[in-house]
Amino acid sequence: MLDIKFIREHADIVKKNCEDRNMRVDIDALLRVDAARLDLLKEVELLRKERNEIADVMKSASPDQRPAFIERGKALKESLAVKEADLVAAEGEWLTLLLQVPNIASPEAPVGNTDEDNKEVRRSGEIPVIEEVKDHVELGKTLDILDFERGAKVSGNKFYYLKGKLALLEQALIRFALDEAVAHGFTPMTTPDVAKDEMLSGTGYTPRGNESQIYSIENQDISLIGTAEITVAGYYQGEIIEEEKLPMRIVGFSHCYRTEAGAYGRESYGLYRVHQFSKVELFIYASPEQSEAMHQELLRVEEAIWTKLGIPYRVLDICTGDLGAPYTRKYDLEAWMPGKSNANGGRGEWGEITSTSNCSDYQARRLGIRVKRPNGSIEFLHTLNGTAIATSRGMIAVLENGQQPDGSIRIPDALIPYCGFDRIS
RNA sequence: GGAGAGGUGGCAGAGUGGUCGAAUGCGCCUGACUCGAAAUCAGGUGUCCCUUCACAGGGACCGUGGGUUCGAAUCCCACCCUCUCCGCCA
Repeated sequence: MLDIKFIREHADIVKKNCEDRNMRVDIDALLRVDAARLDLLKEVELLRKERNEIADVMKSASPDQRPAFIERGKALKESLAVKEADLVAAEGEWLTLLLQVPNIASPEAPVGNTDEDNKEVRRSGEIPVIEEVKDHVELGKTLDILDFERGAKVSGNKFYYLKGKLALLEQALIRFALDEAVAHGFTPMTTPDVAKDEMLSGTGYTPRGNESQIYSIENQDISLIGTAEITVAGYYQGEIIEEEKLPMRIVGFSHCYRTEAGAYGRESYGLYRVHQFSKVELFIYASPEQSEAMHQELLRVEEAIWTKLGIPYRVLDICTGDLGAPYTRKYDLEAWMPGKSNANGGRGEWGEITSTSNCSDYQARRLGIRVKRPNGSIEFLHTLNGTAIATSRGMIAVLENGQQPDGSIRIPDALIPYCGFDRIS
């Protein structure tokens, strides 16, 4: 969330930002509720002050003075109860509105609302020339390494089994990504696959409700995580970190669960959009001064990983309309997926494989994570995240780019030591 | 899952209805002493919110949330977490 003081003082900026991001949030309503809330707060505090004064006088009151003070205290208690209830209601309304306000987009981020508004920054690698392209679902079926039918039978639509060498390839991708991240100075961390709803909303996710993409657990305030960003960000929830420890680079591993409600069709074919996958996630806690450089660093690490895998990709600077509420700026890596739209008879396409975002202090303010400066001052720090590898989409890229005329799959050189084989046939 | 004990400031640890935002010790900061350090002495040392240009003033916080009371760290209830023992188990 944003600092309410910032919203009060820069309502015009906040409104313009909502427009750029194509988000409708009633800032004027928020400001009205905020003013009403402050009025109530002052009233309540005044009543409490009187109450405290009477309690203080009571300490030394003579027996014949006491009844009068007690009566006054009782009256105060009643009016205080009424005002406090009003205040709680006002604060609830206030917070609901405040949490809807998105982070301020970086002025560098391209303004716009459609995919065409995303700015392609650069491309890397050669798009392979493949005759008779097969998509990863077909390849997986033919090689008997990927089974959606049994996944659907046992767990439901969009669940899958990895078999044989593909099961090993997944583990290889995970370990390769971890090793790369560690080599770049990241501390590995295996996190829980569930988190309290408080951590979900603290990171900017919506754990419950109609448009939620999260599997929540019945009768408990915990949910399956959609990304280790949630558990890694939650790690320091409510804590104060010494500045000399920043930046803190963490690489988290977890399984990820997403309901993908309402997502069907071409954009969810095969492994591209599934309910469960594994992900190696980069995360950085940074000081405000460091965060922009750290964002570039995350992008470099991502590119290093995909370059080493020999997968052609392009880098997109994501436009304001697609940023996602917590983020000031976001870069996606899209890999070339030769068979991505093959199911519809099309040719290859770019498909998102990583995403790195700068949250500035948006998550930190919600989660209460702060930095203590050497001079003793305390302020919210910055959080950033980026995908190293999401296995499902990573496997699409490896399988489809590695397909050979004989129907086998060539394994990228960087992965061979991790797989123990150089080909799936 | 069952039984018991406990959750207080950076840490340790007092406090069982008002004099407690909280003793004491350690740690940390500042000053004195010293060539410097140690030791010693003096002072200071939580977070958040509101009002204020500032000085300052006010409010909240003793695991969390309710309740009792004129008044709660202190009493009552629920929940969470930790520890010990038992059970169960990868």
